[in-house]
Amino acid sequence: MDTLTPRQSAIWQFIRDYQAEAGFPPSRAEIARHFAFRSINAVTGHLEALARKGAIELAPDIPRGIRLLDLDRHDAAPPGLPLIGEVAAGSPLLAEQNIQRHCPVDAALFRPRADYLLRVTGQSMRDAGILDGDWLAVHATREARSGQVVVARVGHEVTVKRLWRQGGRLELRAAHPDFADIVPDADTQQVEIEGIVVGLIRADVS
Amino acid sequence: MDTLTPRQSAIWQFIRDYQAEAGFPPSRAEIARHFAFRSINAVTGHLEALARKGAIELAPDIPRGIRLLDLDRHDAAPPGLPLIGEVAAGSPLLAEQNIQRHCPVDAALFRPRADYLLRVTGQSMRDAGILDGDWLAVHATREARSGQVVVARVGHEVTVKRLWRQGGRLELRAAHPDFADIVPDADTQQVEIEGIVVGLIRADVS
DNA sequence: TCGAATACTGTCATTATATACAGTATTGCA
DNA sequence: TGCAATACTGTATATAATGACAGTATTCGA
Repeated sequence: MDTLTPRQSAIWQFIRDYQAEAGFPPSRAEIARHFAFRSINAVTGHLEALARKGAIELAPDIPRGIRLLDLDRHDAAPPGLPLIGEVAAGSPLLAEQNIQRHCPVDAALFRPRADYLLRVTGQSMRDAGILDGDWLAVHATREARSGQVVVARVGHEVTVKRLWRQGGRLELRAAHPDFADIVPDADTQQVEIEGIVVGLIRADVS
Repeated sequence: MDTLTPRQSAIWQFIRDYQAEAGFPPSRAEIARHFAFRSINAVTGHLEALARKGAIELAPDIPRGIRLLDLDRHDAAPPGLPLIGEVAAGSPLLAEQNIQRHCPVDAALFRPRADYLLRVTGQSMRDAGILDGDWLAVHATREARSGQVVVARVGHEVTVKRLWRQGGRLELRAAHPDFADIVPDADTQQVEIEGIVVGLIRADVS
């Protein structure tokens, strides 16, 4: 199918929202009113374009005879949170290549809102109740307070540690006696906060 | 709400099926045609009865302005998993009184399927990565293998422990040095397995 | 520089549709 | 016995809504 123009996409989404709210599709007049069109035929044109592109189906001569298609593409993105496993060196966390699949979890389950799930490798946060194989719900932000568990990028590696600020200096501490803390030298080692951990999902408890 | 008559229920279902098929609700004429009514007003009467009983909502003067309600009764249960907090002594875990709310989590996320979420109180399973305040995804079953983390009812109390079978004898072991294991005496203390823990959700990581 | 697609405004005829009003028959309940 | 709810038929009307036709302006690729 062809790509939708921004306008067409907006109309598609309005129909979806109206449908969810009312239980039936909007009339063309209602769509026109919402977009402040003076002419209803502006809507007709868009609907015909949407039908031609396969985004909707129009039932002729039937009031509100609009059927939404292409649910997977327009439907609030793939539902759930993107699941990130191995992170390719140097690539942004949310790069397509890192997303394994989407997990049917409500982002609003966590506060603040979770943006993605990150797979934990290793036992370095064991004493914080974070085990190997767990999925961490991460809120993507650069700002983290001292004491929070964060996702950080140290050099080319992505790691999960507890953040401490000691006199203007960052410290990334593991939660396991066998693992050494990371005290990056601001000059040589580049540390970037990728997000804060706001939740955890464990799918296999053995 | 009042109960629907068989005729009303049939009409409700036809509207649901038509809606799913077409993407929009049927007109009254179409409903009449399907049920071989000679008069469209027969449908109007039924729709008014359905609206009065809370099974649908009618948008006045709007063609096909039918909104289906009561989805939970006719369709699927409330989405997500029931969330169980404090358990009233002696009551079944899934009793209404114990269900705090429903959590938008896909039951199929866990293997085997999760039936409910149970709030963890205390630190007795700390070394298994299960912390105070976590939500455990529980698969309701009476059968558990040795080594699995289970939800068990000991007397009137519900507890989460790791199950071990030692020569035909049950043992419920905590995962924290400060907590004693439970070795129930089969004669005096009644132990029932309520389910096995198949997953974990932690909503606040501090 | 031509045409096609997008993005509208404006008018009008036709029909799809809801709804009011007037009936008939049956059932169950008080 | 009477009343309300169910379950329809039949006629009529106002309007909700689609769709056809006629325009204008802009953008973008060939």
